Amino acid sequence: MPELPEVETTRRGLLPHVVGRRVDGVVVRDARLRWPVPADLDRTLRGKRITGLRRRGKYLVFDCPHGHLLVHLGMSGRLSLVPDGTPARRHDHVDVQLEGHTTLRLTDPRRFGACLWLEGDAEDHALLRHLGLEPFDPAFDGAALHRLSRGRSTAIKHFLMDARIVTGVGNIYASEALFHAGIHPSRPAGRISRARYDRLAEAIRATLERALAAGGTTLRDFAAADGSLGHFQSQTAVYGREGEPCRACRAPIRLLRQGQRSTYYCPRCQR
DNA sequence: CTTTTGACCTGACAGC
DNA sequence: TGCTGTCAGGTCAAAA
Repeated sequence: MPELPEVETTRRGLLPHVVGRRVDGVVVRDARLRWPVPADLDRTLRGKRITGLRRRGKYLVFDCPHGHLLVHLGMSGRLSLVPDGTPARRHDHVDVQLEGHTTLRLTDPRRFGACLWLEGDAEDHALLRHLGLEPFDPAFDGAALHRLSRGRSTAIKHFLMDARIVTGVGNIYASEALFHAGIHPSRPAGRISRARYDRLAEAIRATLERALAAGGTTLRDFAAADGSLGHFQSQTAVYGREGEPCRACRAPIRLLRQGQRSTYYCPRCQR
């Protein structure tokens, strides 16, 4: 499900309701996520106050004294705020009960997501340490992409989805950004010029910004913390538009399989 | 080191 | 009404 715009939309929705609040308790109904949810999470979090909520790539980091609650939404995860006592449905795996009769609820049908406690400094943890550039960080630009891609034969689409290079760009926004930059998704990353990377870096930022303004993309189950749906899916240039005319040149949009993932592109606009 | 492949898991949908 | 196959916002580990 969630790429940067969906995770950031979730963060913004939660922010005013969780930061400064104390945790009254944690209920783990199913610990079998990507990694087991710690059995002692209730003991760890109970009584602690959430002092901040940050995003690093597609991870949400709930800052607490002495550590951090790390949440990843995987493919189908979602966080919502519900009144205490709201009956749990089939895939509601973790509840964090907050002071003020509100429960932060993690729902994740496919269970590819994660909910972990990180002791100490979050950035030092193995899951965050090797993450690449944040698209909205000033350090993320064409020069950086150009430098990191030298000698790489991997397709640019795959390169963009590598979190060790740049974080937050997943299957939808990689296709979209490449369209806006006019780059063919199969082109080897190492054989793209500095000038074209300048354009690509800008296209990535612009695409993510527009998706953010739309509240993200709701393909099937994404919703913000308050339940509202994203609507970027109605304004994609190429994603999900196989056979439909390119919005720029009217050529039919094509579908390509790269690895196990679908890539959409315009055969005329992207070279 | 890079690249490729398979694995994890459930639900929705198409086709027979 | 099944059943089977394919696909879906991710990313890690192992093999080549």
